[in-house]
Amino acid sequence: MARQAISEIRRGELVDAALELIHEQGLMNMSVSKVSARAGLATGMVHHYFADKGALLEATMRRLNKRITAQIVGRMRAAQTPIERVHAFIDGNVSEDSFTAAHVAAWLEFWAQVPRHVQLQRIHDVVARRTRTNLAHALKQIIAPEHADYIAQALTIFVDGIWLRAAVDPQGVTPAEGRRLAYRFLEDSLAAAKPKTAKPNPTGRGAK
Amino acid sequence: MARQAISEIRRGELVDAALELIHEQGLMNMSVSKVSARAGLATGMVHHYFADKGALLEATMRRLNKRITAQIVGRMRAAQTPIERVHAFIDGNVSEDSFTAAHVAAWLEFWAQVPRHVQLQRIHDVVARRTRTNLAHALKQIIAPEHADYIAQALTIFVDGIWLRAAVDPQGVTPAEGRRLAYRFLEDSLAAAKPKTAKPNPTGRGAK
Amino acid sequence: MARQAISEIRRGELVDAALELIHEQGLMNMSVSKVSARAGLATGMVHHYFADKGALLEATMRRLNKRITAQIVGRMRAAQTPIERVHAFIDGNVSEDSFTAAHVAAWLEFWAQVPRHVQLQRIHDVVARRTRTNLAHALKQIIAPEHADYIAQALTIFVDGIWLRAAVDPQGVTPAEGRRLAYRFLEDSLAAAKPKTAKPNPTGRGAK
Amino acid sequence: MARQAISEIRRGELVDAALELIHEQGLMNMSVSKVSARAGLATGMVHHYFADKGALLEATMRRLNKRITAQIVGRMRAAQTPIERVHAFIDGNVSEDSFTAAHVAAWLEFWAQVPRHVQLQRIHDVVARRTRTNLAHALKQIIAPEHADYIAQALTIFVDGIWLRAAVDPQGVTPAEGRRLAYRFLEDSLAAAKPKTAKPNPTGRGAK
DNA sequence: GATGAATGAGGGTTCATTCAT
DNA sequence: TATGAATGAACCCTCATTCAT
Repeated sequence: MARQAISEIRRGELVDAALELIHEQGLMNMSVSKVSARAGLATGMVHHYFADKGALLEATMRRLNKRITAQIVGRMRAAQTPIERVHAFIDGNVSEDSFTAAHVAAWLEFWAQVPRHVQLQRIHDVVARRTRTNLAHALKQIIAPEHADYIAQALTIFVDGIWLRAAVDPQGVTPAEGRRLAYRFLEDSLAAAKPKTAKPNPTGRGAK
Repeated sequence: MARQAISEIRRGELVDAALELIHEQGLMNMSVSKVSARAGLATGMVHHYFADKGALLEATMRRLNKRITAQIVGRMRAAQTPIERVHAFIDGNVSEDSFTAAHVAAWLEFWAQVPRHVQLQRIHDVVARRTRTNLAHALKQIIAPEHADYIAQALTIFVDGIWLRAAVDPQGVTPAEGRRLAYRFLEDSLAAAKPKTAKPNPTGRGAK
Repeated sequence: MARQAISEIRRGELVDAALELIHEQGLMNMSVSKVSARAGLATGMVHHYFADKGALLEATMRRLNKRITAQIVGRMRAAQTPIERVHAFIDGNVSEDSFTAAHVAAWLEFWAQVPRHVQLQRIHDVVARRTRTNLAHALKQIIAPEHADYIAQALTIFVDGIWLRAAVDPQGVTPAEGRRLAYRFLEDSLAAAKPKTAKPNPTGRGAK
Repeated sequence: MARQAISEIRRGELVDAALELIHEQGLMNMSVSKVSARAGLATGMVHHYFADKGALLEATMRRLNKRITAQIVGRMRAAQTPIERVHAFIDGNVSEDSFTAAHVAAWLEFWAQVPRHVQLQRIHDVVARRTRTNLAHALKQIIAPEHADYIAQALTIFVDGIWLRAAVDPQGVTPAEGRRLAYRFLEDSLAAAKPKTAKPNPTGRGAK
């Protein structure tokens, strides 16, 4: 077990080093030797633990992804009512923890690679689909399905837009501002979706 | 002038070649020699017309930027009423012409570089600010200023989100879908902004 | 002894793996790690059983050598008459068993290294000398010594030529064709060596 | 023209450097950087003039091949009679000029690579086929076709065997010895091919 | 006996850039 | 204006070898 552990530890260290470098210097200037140096290892170690530079990048994207979604999933699970679940989605996406300059910039780098790398596409798709499904599921307990699907799609797009804005202009959008924008967007959309009808289950309690 | 013309022609050819390569292989794999080869010129020509690789990239981003905003600016200028101007913003951003896979992907590549390159930041800021100002100006003729500023910000963010979605999942969002989403978003936001009040200047005529 | 047996078994497995790899990928692309992987062992095992890569190669050449000469020596020992012994030399060299594409190609790889490696030279010389001595000894019981020496030398050269041809163009020479060529060569040489004289000992019986 | 010349000059220098290194250290230890250093150029120059390490090796084999066959072809062209042409084949193959330790050793290195490299196969095949055709053509003017084909094949094999012997044991076969062996082989074969018949054109004169 | 983590040099190749022509 | 020869550093990756476990 100690034997297996060392692999995982080293892999983790390398992935962390890669993440740091991508944030600091950009994916373009990240190199295998820089990663090993940053991790305090010899040049060859990256290829001892990863088949490829691509494999390292894949693992790095996966970890970045896990860090970000952990916030979202955790909050959504903790939520009691459907509307709280939707709020948890926003809060998780634009939380102080995950909405870091480093995270956002690194994530943008990966986004830019997705169109040309099937493996990254797959990773991205899995997360995107699951998130949107969860969101739509929560929304369907509040409003009509067709509206729910639209809002789920629009809200994810809007949140992505916030991430993008934050990446391109780090001083442009603080987490608090981001959340405020998303909340208003959600309120307006919900208001338009159920103009004057009585809410069937205003509190959302009782819904699984 | 004929002398200068040749310079401009060559510069244009190199920038076009760079754009093609960025779309096809990514910014990461674009190289000076590939660009010159694609443009049908010798290796040294890039440095004859550009100070260095960075200058070429800057010019390339500028051209990409011009191509995209030309659509938007043109349509917004042609619009007669404020609301048409807002629609023109959406249509121009998500038009069949500018909303190409090539454009979107290349643009995303540049977005990812912005955080680390002051020069690119400046280029991006100029465009972003001008666009948002135009949009806010038009909106202020329809609704109250505080709402107008929010919607201008939110709409640009939303449109960016659509671009991002299109870049990451090319089959995910067609231009038509993108426009439909943006229109609905606009309608909902406007509806929330002026709930029951009579519009002060419904046609927008008279506004510059 | 059981302890030693395991050593020998492992050594044999490594040498076999080396032979396979040399045949498949060439000596140039054979590496210690590939050998250990092919043998199903850990990287370090090669250096546990062999001083270094050179020692492994030496052992590999020795084994290849043994496999090939086993055919020849066995057949020559079984032969009853001198001329049968000469035939056995040809048959053993170009037998269906030893004249394999794998054997021939690997052997050629080693031949190419011989000029620069004293150790390999020694191994090669021992075998070459013994074979040629055996052959000359048998021939001297058929024809005059000076002719016998020539034919022994020429026949070994010719057989080497056949091996070379087979290595370079695997479809070029089948074992059967190779034997036919060698037999004809032998006949012509013998005919030229004893033009019209009565053979001193036509059957070769009585010769040790 | 001067421009084009420099390419050819450099290419030639690199190929020469490669040949030297292959002779001295073996194909296994020849590296691109060693070649450029030996040629007095920077590391990258090899890839400026050759697509690949493979392309360099291909050009190297081609040049080695040309050097060797130049001797043979020149002598065969100068020969007046068919039998002289056959002798020219032997003399050219085992001449003091081409039958150098360096040539022989380098050639053997390439032979060993042929089985795994299609491009080298092609180069080898072209030469081998042409040589043997020329030889058979000359022989057919002396003896019956079926014998001519056999002797052409056997003689090329025998000469290859001599080369191989020379490569593996440089002190083993001098050019003079090699020629003597080949001549005797030829004589014996011819004698066996036309035992007692009158030669149709004993001098070979008049044959083109 | 056996593992595989670790090293650092060297492999082939591409790179941005300079400069003589 | 235009060429492409030349450089040397850096790229990703594989190597033989050592050694703690």
